[in-house]
Amino acid sequence: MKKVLEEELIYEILSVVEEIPEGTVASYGQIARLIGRDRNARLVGRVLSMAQFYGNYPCHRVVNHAGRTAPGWGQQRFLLEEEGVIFKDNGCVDMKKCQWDCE
DNA sequence: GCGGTGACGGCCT
DNA sequence: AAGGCCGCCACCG
Repeated sequence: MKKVLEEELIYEILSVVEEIPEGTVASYGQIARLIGRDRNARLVGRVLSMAQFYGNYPCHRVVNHAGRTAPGWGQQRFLLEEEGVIFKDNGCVDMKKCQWDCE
């Protein structure tokens, strides 16, 4: 029953994403590490893409390690800016100030 | 079973 | 974290 494990993975990811405070962003690897799947960061991204279909989760607060927003989803930048997240001219988030401190 | 791809990460420049 | 390169893991044809 791997399907159950898959749903558990989704639940863990969504739980972490739900914990991300406003005006802050987290990287896929950050979340992946919190759920014990540090090598499966890509899977986190895949789940996040489906997360918006699963429910109203702040998946827009999740970016890659470069601070870049998801491709094919330009509105994400707008949503983050509205929450107070600083974006650089090249389209990267100011991680130094806005990266979520999950400690 | 194989090869290519990706909402990625880490190291190097 | 600004850009380039290689490596990992899971999914798809």
